[in-house]
Amino acid sequence: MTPAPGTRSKSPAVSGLSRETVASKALELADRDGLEGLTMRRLAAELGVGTMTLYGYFRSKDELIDAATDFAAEQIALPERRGDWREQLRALVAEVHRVLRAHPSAAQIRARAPILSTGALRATNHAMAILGDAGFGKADAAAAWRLLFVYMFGSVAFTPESVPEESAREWRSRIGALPPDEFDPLLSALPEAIATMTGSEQFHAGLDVILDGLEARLARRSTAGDGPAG
Amino acid sequence: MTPAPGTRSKSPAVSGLSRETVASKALELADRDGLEGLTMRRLAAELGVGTMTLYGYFRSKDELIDAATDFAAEQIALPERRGDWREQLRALVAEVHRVLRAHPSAAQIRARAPILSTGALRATNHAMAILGDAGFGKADAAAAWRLLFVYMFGSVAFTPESVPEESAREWRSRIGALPPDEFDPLLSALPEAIATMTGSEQFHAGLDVILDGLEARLARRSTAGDGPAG
DNA sequence: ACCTGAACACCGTTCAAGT
DNA sequence: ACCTGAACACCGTTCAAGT
Repeated sequence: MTPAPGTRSKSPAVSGLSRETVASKALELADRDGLEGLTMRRLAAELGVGTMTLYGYFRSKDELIDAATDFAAEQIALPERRGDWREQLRALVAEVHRVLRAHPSAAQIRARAPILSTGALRATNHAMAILGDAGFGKADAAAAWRLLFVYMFGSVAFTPESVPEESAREWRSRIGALPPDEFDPLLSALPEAIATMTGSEQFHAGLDVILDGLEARLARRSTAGDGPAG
Repeated sequence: MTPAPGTRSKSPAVSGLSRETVASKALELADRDGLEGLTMRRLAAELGVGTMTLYGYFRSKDELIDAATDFAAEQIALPERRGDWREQLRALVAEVHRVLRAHPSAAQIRARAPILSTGALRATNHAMAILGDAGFGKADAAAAWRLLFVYMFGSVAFTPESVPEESAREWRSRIGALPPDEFDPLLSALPEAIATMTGSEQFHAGLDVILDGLEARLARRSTAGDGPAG
């Protein structure tokens, strides 16, 4: 009998290692040093085993990386459904964003391929339930969640939590050196523009804008009498 | 006299190469094979020179990569300002998105560090002009552009233009194998959910949602009599 | 002045061998 | 059965040497 499509390597268990131990340590390493800092050799050394031992648990580095993100996705704790659909959606997005900020390498890894583990899909499923109950049709609900997904992952992938003061100074001086006549709109808002380039404060304000947009869409849909499909 | 901070390597010019030629070929390679497919050795071979020759034009691979994105940013053709602020903003976002889709490695590279070339900043400046004239204050204008920026780059970074039929089939079967009782909201919208995972059609619909949200924000601001700052 | 091969310290992974 | 060193085909970059 051939193994089912989902079956991966089996886990030998003599050195006290397991797929989970290895994946969790890999995630830790990637979060600390970036995805390019995660190497099989360094990971093995950190676990106190030979490099090739890892290949007893994962067939390749790619498979290990997938397991690391799956591990991160498990940490999403679905919030209870309290309040109107906006509050419910905001709570879900905030929770996913919290986990992404705790494991920024997950966003980096997601750029390679979608995460299809049960833990990750539970969040999507939760969102579809909220949006469906709110009155969005299937296509609109899927599109709405996709928009929020891109916003969450984009925020984490393109907005560092913080940045060395040296970098911030370089940004200011590079932008500040632009010709003042052509670049007046940007230059006169330079501190505000720079401020949006780091940190998570920005995130929740942008989320509210998107929720406003979704609400407008829903209202228009209801007015048109074009109720939820299915 | 020490060189100004912006000064980079000078360009020897005997083999017909220039910083621009090298950077443009690097972008081409990265777009074709992904950022990890861009290596100094392969690039040199493609240009018909020795690997070390490239270091006469760029001090490091990082500097070369920066130049490649700068080169991509130059291709943004700022649209004329026609129509209301929504139309103007939509035209700008569509143009940046077009260039990003033509050079998807630029989004990948932007995840490493911001692009501060004149070409890239021209787009930001254009946006600040549109938003300022529309009545957004400096902080709100910066926040609005940041939201659109994250959406544009996130869309390209996390949404492949297309995907091998084999991958799509695997996605469907992985999601379809979830327990039906817990995952009914997702499973009953499976085709719609899968459809949002590739392609650019999605993009413009999401953009309209964001613009609706920004319009709501602007309306609320005006009503409160809290006019633009500065 | 410009270009570049050899070499060094890294990678992921195969293969054959250890216990 | 489980683990792993040596080896292979790659990296980016330094250094010393070619012309």
